[in-house]
Amino acid sequence: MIRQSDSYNKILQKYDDLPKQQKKIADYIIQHFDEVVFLSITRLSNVLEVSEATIVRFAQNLGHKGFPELKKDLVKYYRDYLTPGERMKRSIEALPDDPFNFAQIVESEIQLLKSAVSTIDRGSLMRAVDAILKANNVYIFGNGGNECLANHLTFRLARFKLKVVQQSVSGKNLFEKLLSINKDDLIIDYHFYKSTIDFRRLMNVAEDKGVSVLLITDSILPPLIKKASIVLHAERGPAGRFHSQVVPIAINNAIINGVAGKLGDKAVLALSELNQMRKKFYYIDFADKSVQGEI
Amino acid sequence: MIRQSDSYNKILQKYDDLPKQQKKIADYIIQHFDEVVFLSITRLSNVLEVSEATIVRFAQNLGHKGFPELKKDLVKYYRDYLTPGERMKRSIEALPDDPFNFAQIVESEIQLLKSAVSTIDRGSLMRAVDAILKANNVYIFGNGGNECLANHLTFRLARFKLKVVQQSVSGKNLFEKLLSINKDDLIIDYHFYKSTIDFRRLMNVAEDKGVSVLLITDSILPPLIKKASIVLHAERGPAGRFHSQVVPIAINNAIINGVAGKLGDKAVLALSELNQMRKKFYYIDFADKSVQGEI
DNA sequence: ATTTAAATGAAATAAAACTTTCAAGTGAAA
DNA sequence: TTTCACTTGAAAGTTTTATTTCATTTAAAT
Repeated sequence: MIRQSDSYNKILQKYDDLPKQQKKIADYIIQHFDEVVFLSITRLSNVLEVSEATIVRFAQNLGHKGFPELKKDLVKYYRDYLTPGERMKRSIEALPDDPFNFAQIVESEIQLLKSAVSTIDRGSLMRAVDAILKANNVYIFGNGGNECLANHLTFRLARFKLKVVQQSVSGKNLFEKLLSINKDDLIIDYHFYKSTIDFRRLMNVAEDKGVSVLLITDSILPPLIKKASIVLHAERGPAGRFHSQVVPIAINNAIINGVAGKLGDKAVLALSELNQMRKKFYYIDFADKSVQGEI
Repeated sequence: MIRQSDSYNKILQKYDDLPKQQKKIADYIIQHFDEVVFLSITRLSNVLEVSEATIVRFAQNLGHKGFPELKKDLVKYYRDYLTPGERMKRSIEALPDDPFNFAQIVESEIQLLKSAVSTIDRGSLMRAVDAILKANNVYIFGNGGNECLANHLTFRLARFKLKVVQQSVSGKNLFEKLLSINKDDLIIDYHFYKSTIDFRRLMNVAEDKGVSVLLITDSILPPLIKKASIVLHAERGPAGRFHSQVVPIAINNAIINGVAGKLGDKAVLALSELNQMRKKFYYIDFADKSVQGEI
């Protein structure tokens, strides 16, 4: 039999030889791993109604020097196997590094998406949608690797006949673009990783003019997010060599979905109008199928 | 503004009024929640290189009696929001068919990705990567809703110092762009749903000049895909009201990954060069951490 | 029933984790 | 430049946590 050395298996291996009270301790730990990692020996003793001395002996029977060492072991196990971040890291690292294995890449994208679910908060999403619908003009900023995100959202929102402008400029040109923005407008900015000069300029101008800012970021550092009116947190994860844009795109989809939902019939109307125009002037339907509604 | 009383928001609210060392504590806690919940004040003090006394003061400034109380609060937040079980529970609690239910949207994206795995074929992916690396110039076409895809791939490939140009034009302008393309180049085109006039023009010119075309599409209709040298099939699925770009982005990632893999050290070199430049001329690193490699 | 070895908890002891004090350092206002 | 309020770390002091000792209980073997 393979000797397993994590604390769970350590307990299992010794279990049969343990006396009554210590079995009680083992049972509780196994069943309440995620509580025990936060308990002191005193509190654990109270919860279990087993003396502290016996708990120390239990730890020593398992091969530890004392209780703190046992707890360290439990925490290690907990963090290695039971924590969301670690589990995701593991599942990504576990994949062999074959750059042509599409399944692998997709698997890691899926892990990212799954972990993203818990970092996005419904309230912020609703406020984001409201802000977009309320705004006179929406200016969407995204530079470099984020231009595609800005472009994506701009294109989709424009299809709902919202007044949306994509701004992918930096340096001095940024100032020119910012001149015409006023407080009934909304700025959407995609900004990851850390602050840039442009970002700080943008935030300062927005603050000055009283313009709301919807920030989509993976940063949770106060200096970055403090000035934004709404923050949507897009965890891009510890993806090995490069950061995937899958999660931000999913957030865009959520926004688009929300806007479509709030617009209701109006959204459908805008789209069918578009389809009419396409049919008339541009698209050729050589596949002999009628044009179908698509946002 | 609604008073948020969890420890994360407590920190955010007080953040601006905190002195230097205490900001450092706040930053660390926010970024390393799942470590801090397991640290004693002594170890935290060592990690942060901030005295224990200051950590106690930080806790008191946040309204706690002392450090143990702060930690209890952090643990509560951690267990409420960051633990796998709780996260799951929270995402399930949401209502069905709710446009603000991010979990649901993500779930459908995941389904799309899963089904995409089976439609992409490894051989085509490898040929695509080879074609990109072999090409003199790469011209990437994507209009309308696909512009973001073209942009995404262009940006990433450019970072490897490949000669890549994004072409998001239509109508007569398209012809001008096509004039300078020759048979050592590669055309990449994102084209979904059905053929357009522009698409057919592009394919005809490519055929005329003997230029290879990598087509990324969800169509399997012969007229569309017949003329392309390589086809990557991106199933966007029967997604309700609109088509998600998550799958095409994942395909982009696969291509980027493949190119990076083939380039090997050269890719790393190009990236670190970029980071050097950034460090020197553009980025401000207010978090006092060095810029890390990122594609 | 008696013996004996093992297990246990109460209490004493030791070791940490945590808090307070105080003197020195910092930086903004006078 | 000086003042003053504020921040900080070192070190002393306090509280909590963990360990050991020891007397008692338990239970298996005789």
